Amino acid sequence: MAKIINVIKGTKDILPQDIEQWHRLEEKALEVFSKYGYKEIRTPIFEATELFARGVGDTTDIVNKEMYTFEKSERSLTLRPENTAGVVRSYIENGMSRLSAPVKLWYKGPMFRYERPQAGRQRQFHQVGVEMFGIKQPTADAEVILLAVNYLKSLGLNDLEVEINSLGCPKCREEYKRKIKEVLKPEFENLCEDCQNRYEKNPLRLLDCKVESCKAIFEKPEIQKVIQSDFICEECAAHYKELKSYLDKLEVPYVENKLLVRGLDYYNRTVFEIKSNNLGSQNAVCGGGRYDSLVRNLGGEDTPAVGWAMGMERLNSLLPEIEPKKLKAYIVSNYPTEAFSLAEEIRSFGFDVEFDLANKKFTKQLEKASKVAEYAVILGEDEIKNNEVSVKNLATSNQVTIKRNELKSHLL
RNA sequence: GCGCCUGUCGUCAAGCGGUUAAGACCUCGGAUUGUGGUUCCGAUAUGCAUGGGUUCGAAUCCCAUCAGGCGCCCCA
Repeated sequence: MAKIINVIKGTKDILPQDIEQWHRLEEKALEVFSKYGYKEIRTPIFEATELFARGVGDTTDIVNKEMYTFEKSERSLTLRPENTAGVVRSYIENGMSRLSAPVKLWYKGPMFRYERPQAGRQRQFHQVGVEMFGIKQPTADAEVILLAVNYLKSLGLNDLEVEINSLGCPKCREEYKRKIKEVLKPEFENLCEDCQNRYEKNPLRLLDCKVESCKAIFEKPEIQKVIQSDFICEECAAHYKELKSYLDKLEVPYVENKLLVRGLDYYNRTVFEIKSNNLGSQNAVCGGGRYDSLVRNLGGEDTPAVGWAMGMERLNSLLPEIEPKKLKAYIVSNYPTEAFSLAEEIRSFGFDVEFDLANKKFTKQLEKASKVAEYAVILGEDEIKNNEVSVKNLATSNQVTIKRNELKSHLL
């Protein structure tokens, strides 16, 4: 036998027995997002590398070490590691800024990141997400969070924790970074290697370091004072406060987490995550926030925006297994020609039906029927002669013989 | 990219240096030539992720590679 070829590390087949879960995620997305006026958009799976370098940010891990990049015709192309940059590119390119704001878009599809696979983390994974353009008021942030929570509820996931934070605007954030660096300066030598790197590159990400010695440093009162201080400017604070008031009135439960810092460079003001305790260490199902400068950075007009993405594999692992759907009927017959036309007739009624293409023995066919179908429709010599069928309810064992033209109403 | 753990049939597994490589489920066939889901019989790994090594002898010990899991990093 020839050598078998395996799936690539970090990728997975989505098998027929799991597909109904995926359909459910996708159907609910369409249903729930439509209620809020979101339209689906599908952007290409690969884009110019520069889009992600400029969009996601070249200090991020995603861009620095996790992208699948390749050359073709002297162009550098990259498999999308996330979809916000692509959607923004499309928004600009297709002149959507001329549409009446807000422009509300949603997407689903595969993303690619070169990371070490583990539970809840694959190299090809799927996200479903929304992006809203053109509204700077915190009503947009609130709607987007509400939408996320309601989507999760529609899937039966009620007990997830929403965490929110405000990163401020570029101006107040710079000030905050400066203060953090200042207060940590005497401790610089005691920080772990990663934190020493982050000190220059992205001081905000120092804060949720998991290394015990760093944690201990951050516990010091003078450092806590800076971390806990409300560094954000008045405008940003008002924006954040208004968002919280909407969430309160909408009875969306949330907790504030001052250490919540999304790893993508484009976020400002509102950031949020939705977490589960049942996912192991990769515990975030949803992450998002506001990105008011991204559209401009990618060459569009100054346009405020908010959005989020959810990991569909992670959602699936939280959902209960779905029983596989049974066929409406399975035809039991040793007359293939007759079975073919009967099957077509039942399909024309709108029902799922199969029969035994291998024409096995009657008992085998009935056994198969009992496993896969609600009804066995028996078509033997007598039935054919009399233009009848016998219909057996496989759950109750009740069987009746009826005229062919009564079959549709009987199955209904 | 780093650290630790794991890898036996389609699936779940026993075996821990000498066995004919248990067992269960699934699948297929038969008991049962038009009445299933129960039951009973039978079939299915010259093979133990892959490649080397140690040994008289390896699924069992060692090394490498590949894959999976957990943690770190980061993120959905």
